[in-house]
Amino acid sequence: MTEPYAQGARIAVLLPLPLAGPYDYRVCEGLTVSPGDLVEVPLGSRIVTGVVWGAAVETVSNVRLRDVIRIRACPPLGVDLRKLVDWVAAYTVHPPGAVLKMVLSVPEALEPPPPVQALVPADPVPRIRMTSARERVLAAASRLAPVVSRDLANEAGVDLSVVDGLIRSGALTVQSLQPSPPPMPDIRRPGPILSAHQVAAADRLRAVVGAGFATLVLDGVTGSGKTEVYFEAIAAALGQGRQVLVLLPEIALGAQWLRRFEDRFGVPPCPWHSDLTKAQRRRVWRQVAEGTASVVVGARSALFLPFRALGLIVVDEEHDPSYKQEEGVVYNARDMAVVRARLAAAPAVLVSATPSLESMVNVQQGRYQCVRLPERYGGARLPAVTAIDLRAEPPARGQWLSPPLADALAATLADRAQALLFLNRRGYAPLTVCRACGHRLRCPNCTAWLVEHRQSGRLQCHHCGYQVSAPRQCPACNASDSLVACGPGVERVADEVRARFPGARLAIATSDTLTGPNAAADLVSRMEARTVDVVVGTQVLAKGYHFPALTLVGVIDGDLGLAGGDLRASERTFHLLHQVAGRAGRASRVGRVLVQTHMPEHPVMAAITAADRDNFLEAEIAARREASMPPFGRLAALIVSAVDEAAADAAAAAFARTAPDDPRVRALGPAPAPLALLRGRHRRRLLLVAQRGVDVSAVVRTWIAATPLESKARVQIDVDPYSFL
DNA sequence: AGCACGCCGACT
DNA sequence: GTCGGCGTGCTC
Repeated sequence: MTEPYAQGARIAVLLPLPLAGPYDYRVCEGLTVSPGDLVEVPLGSRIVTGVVWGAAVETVSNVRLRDVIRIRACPPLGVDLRKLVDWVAAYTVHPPGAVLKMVLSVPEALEPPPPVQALVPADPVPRIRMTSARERVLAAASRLAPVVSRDLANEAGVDLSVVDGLIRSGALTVQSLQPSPPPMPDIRRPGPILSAHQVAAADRLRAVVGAGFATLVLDGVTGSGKTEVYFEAIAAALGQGRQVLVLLPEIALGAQWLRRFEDRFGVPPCPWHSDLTKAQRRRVWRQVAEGTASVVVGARSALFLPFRALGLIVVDEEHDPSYKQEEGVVYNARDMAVVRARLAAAPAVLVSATPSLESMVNVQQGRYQCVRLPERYGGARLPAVTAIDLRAEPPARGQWLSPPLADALAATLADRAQALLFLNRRGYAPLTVCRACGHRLRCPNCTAWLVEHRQSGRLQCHHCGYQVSAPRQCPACNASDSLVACGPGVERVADEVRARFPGARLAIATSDTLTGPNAAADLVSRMEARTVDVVVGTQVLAKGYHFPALTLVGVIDGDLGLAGGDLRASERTFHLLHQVAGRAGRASRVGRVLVQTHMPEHPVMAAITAADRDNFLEAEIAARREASMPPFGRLAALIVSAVDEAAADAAAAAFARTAPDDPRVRALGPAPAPLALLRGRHRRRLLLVAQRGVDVSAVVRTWIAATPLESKARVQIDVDPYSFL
């Protein structure tokens, strides 16, 4: 059977549902379909939209076979995206339909948008009673026509009712307008002047654009001007009429990035992130599919947008752990971006000041090219990083700022400069205990302590969203006023700063306070306007910003990420501390960074204070190679879960019994998962440890197929897991 | 993912 | 006596 498929042909249609594979349908009379077409098909008692995947593969009896209903009015999915769906599904061991669901995330976009109702002045303008408001509206209308009524009313500074009145009296006529495509970036616009290093790096990036697949690591210290360098690669791809995807870890905080893009290209890019409204999402998805969206900047889910002519993928902050999606289809957007680039025969550029260990190894082994940007643009100096040994200079009891950090903060404030205090812990205190009976307040659904949030007066579970108002009495022994907060969160550190420095103007920046891009932009402008002296924040602050007057960064607990048996604990802590440190002193002022730690001799602290990234990475790489850990070996985790604890244990035991019998792999476990109870389900974990070169996806697939599972138990698969125990 | 089919508590 | 709770199972 050759494509396209005509009447009577049996075709495979992939549905955006977690089914094992595509379902077969029959092409009905008068219809011709091709692979990639979006089609409506009957499924049970409802109608769903799927994608023509190819000729039918399954042998389904003719009586069960049903007819395709119609082709939807949407550009077909390209072959590269269809291959990506299959590739991601196979690699992550998830149903292809679950991956397709991420592609078809905006069902409303599968039909053309309704035409926009726009206004133009009538010609000739009929004789009507004139008012000054009406005159302003008509003047604005002749300037802006065609224009939607909301914009017209805003422009003229009148209420919508004035505009409506003019429509009714015939002075304005309504026109149906196709929605306008996004403005085209202007690649000829003069950008900022680049340094010699930047020009050389930009030349290397430009050279690979349009020359097929390649992966480049753009490695440059914080402030070296990497963004402006990859903008030149974007310009090159746009010049060839191709689309560009830029992935960023936390788009909500990208206000400064957007400004830089606009400075270079004159127009904003198309954004893609979780804070978009339904209408914005619909518009962008459609524009990407039609090819009119030329540059998309987005969070990891933008990877599955239906680009028609992708010419370049940029992954900024490529080392960032938030590229790893941990729920639903478990995938790493950075790695899948490289796959998508390969399937689209386009280059992928991985950008970081502290490239991930995996990327460095790929450079060393010749799979990736490396482009280095050696110095800070404009010669700004890197901040000096000093460790404060908390064993030698501890804070007073119940406080969290050690004397040296408090002194530095006082000096910074006296200097009228700004300070950032970093603590990767939301809320007031991570643990609440009863002084009378020792009871600890924990989440009823998860293996986790409840975190006190004093601003909201509630105790929250950070894993399932459970919350209660803070109790006055101990729930275990009913003692009154016996509950005490243990340990610091950002709110508590902010309280301490407030108490010590009553005049300091304070801001707290966490995912609780920075909800949405507007809140983030607001904080940025307050920092830039210098109406904030001290900002206390979590890792939401670590990325991408620079505040010229910020000269002190204090890390409250440098050891926080190092506990626990996590493969990447050291690397992640190093990246995070490095990034936070990079917030200090990026303009003419010299910054300083103070890291409070109980173990200044730890390799991470030593590397951070000596600014010795390369030796640290080399030592980590050697340790991983020695232990045959990724990327020198492969891992896959199976998390078995059930509401009933015994059922979870039984299912985990079943997997242990059927563990693969292969000399190149070992199965460890089962053990209680890191959150042994999560959202009311008991979880057990098994870990597959394999030699390099083993297809762990295939091994896991075989393993699952060989393991009978009770229906109430579920398995979640995590190929290349980040968290380890 | 829906939606249907199927067995146990409070209501016209 | 039934209306309806959501637990399990199927959809080409």
